[in-house]
Amino acid sequence: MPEGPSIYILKEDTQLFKNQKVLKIQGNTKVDLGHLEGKKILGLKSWGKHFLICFKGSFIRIHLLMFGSYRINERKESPVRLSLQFKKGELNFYTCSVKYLEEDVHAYYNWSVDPMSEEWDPRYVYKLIRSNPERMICDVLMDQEIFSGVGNIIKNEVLFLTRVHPEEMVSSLTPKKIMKIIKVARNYCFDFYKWKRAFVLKKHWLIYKAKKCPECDVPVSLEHTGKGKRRTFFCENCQNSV
DNA sequence: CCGGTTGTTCAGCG
DNA sequence: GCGCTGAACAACCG
Repeated sequence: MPEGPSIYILKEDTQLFKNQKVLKIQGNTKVDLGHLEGKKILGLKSWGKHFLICFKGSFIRIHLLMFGSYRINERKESPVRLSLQFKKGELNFYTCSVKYLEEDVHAYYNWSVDPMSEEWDPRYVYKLIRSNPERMICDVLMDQEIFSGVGNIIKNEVLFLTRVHPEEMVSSLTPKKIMKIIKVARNYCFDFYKWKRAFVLKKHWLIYKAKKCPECDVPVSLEHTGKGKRRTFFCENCQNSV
């Protein structure tokens, strides 16, 4: 489920709980949240892959990791990790990471690295990338402090769309190419969002899980690239920016 | 039916 | 203290 655009959808679909009082909190999370019963939710936000339920001076951070899921006004069979019940409706999370932070959410997160945020700042992201010359671009794209919300699928697609080899070092990319990657990453996040909403995401994958390059028909390479050793599908022929 | 993974954190080790 | 590795988490798809 969970790359940034999926969490963005979660945020949008839970806005009905904004300004609602939490009547009951349940679930098998080890985090003690009982004191939040009776408190009003001031906002439901996302930062990359983080989903944030905001109260006065504090917030709950949900991360769905690889297998997390949620239900709005529905339940699953499996044990609920965190359940928030309201006068009308409920919000349930399964197999996710739950944290509670007594901080102001805006002091905690920098939204200028979230491509789906109105505060996203491409020039700031550009500077961050340039300050990592000795890293491979495939790792930088997955760095949540630089591209918050970009996951392995988005990484693969952005590298293909920009024709950049995943193992290319930042230091050998031109300023123009870096800016291209930044812009395409944001644009692809919104495409991902749009296709996910329409349940047509998979058919738009160009390189991820592809057998042959859609551009030149050469067999797609699959390697575990970079420090992250995450799987990367790419075309040796087209992604030759070196 | 089994193998692999759209992700992160942390223990353990050299 | 460091970087690196692998485990743990545990559900769904093909």
